[in-house]
Amino acid sequence: MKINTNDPADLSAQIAKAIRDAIIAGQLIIDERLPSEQELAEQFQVSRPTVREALKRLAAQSLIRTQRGAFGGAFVNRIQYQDAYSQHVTTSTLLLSMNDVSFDVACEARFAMERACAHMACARRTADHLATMRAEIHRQSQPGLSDESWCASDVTFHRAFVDAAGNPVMSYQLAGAVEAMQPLMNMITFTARSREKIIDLHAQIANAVETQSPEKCDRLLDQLATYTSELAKNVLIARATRDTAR
Amino acid sequence: MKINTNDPADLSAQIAKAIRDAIIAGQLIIDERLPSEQELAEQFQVSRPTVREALKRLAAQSLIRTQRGAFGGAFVNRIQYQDAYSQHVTTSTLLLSMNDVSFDVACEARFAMERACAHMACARRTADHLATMRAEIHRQSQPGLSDESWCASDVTFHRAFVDAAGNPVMSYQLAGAVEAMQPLMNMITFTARSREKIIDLHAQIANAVETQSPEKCDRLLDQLATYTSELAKNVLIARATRDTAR
DNA sequence: TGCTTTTTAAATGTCAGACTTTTAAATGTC
DNA sequence: GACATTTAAAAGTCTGACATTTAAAAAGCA
Repeated sequence: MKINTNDPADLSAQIAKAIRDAIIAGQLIIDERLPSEQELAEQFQVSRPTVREALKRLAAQSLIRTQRGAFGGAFVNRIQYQDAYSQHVTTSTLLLSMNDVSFDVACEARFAMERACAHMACARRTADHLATMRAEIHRQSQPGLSDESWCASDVTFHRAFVDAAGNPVMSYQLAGAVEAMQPLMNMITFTARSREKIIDLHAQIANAVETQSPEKCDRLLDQLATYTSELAKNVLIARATRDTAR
Repeated sequence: MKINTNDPADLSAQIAKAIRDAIIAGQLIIDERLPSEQELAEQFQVSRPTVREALKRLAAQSLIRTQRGAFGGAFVNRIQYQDAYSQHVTTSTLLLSMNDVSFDVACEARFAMERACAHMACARRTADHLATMRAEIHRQSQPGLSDESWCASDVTFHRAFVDAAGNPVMSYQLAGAVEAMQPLMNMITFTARSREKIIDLHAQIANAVETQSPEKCDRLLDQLATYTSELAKNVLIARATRDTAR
């Protein structure tokens, strides 16, 4: 594990890269303890603060965890689904919001991926998944629900659907597509009428999952995708019209 | 932007969280310059090294970039597809390799998501995408190709297929599923016979994309998924038999 | 004036050394 | 043997300094 003296990057970045590469290559295994900060500083011929900056970079990626006290130190971390999940959601959300990705592109990707879950979800759904979906549908039909709560409930519903597929890798990958859409969805004002229509589709999807009808499920998701796109388009048109009139 | 004095976490982690939250909430906009390290240290009432550790955490997530020199500093970074992409691949790869996810589960997720690209890829593929796919098929048919190169070429082929869908959000989300499989694929020894079968399927997929036959494409991907799963199962059985005999 | 060169000041990057706090093992005591 | 105390190792934090980079400002010059 060495650093390249010709690399123009910061020392801490180089050291982080060296350790990261060692972890990825399997040279450092899970729960293995790295040398102490002092020892790393000597190995890499840098000061302790520099080593610490490198370790913080790795900690930010959940690649290591640190423990204080005697026999403490930095340990190679087993990445948990939850850590990876929240990282993925954060990155995806920022990627969408910072690069003015069009609503249509994000929406298309999201529903295409959700439709990929249809067969698996119908085949493997448990009572728990169905219960969560029904509960969210019920929440969505409450009068006076704020737009924000509405969107949050929408995400929970779709997450339950994706989880019903019973494939954790799928759930993890889909998380970025489903949850990252939330800020974009929040830009839409859902009228009572549009909510009603969506709730109806949600209910039909829940039914299709329950009766294990993947084709119907797929068709309904397609309808939901189309309808959501339509809604967004109308919002954009309304906004453009208002801006022009102003 | 304040830190919670009751939080048991490191100061640098708390500061990083405070700044990260401000970025996510849109209180700090793209290319906006953060206060200097000295100023941040005063604001948060901590020392400069502590602030620096916080900034390194954010830099590791590509949330900020730093520039040296006069009028330099830390700037809110627009997350680029490429940065997000490589982060996603790294995390996904480690998530799979560190949590002994079964080959079947990862494989199922990957091909289910790829099949979600079929329609879009057939509709939007350009000559470039087709050319890349054909080139990789050609590379795959070269005799004496190492298993590692074979897998790398496989990934390139499938990436071209996914990119053909013409939806960058899709490409980004799929990256984790396709590229993260590589280490798992590397555990399989591909015989000449199995390579031939896969190359044939690849060629048929390329043809289906070219002739814009999404149903055929979908069916072929399903076959490829099944065949890949079969291969892995046989490898595992062979390994188990060998281990028992030993 | 308009261009080039030099200076300068503001930042980050790095270092050395000290002190604080946490933690678990080792030791001592009943 | 069970509990309390000591101890040492390691991360966490702070102070202050110096090095390096960089772009703006100043100076020099044609």
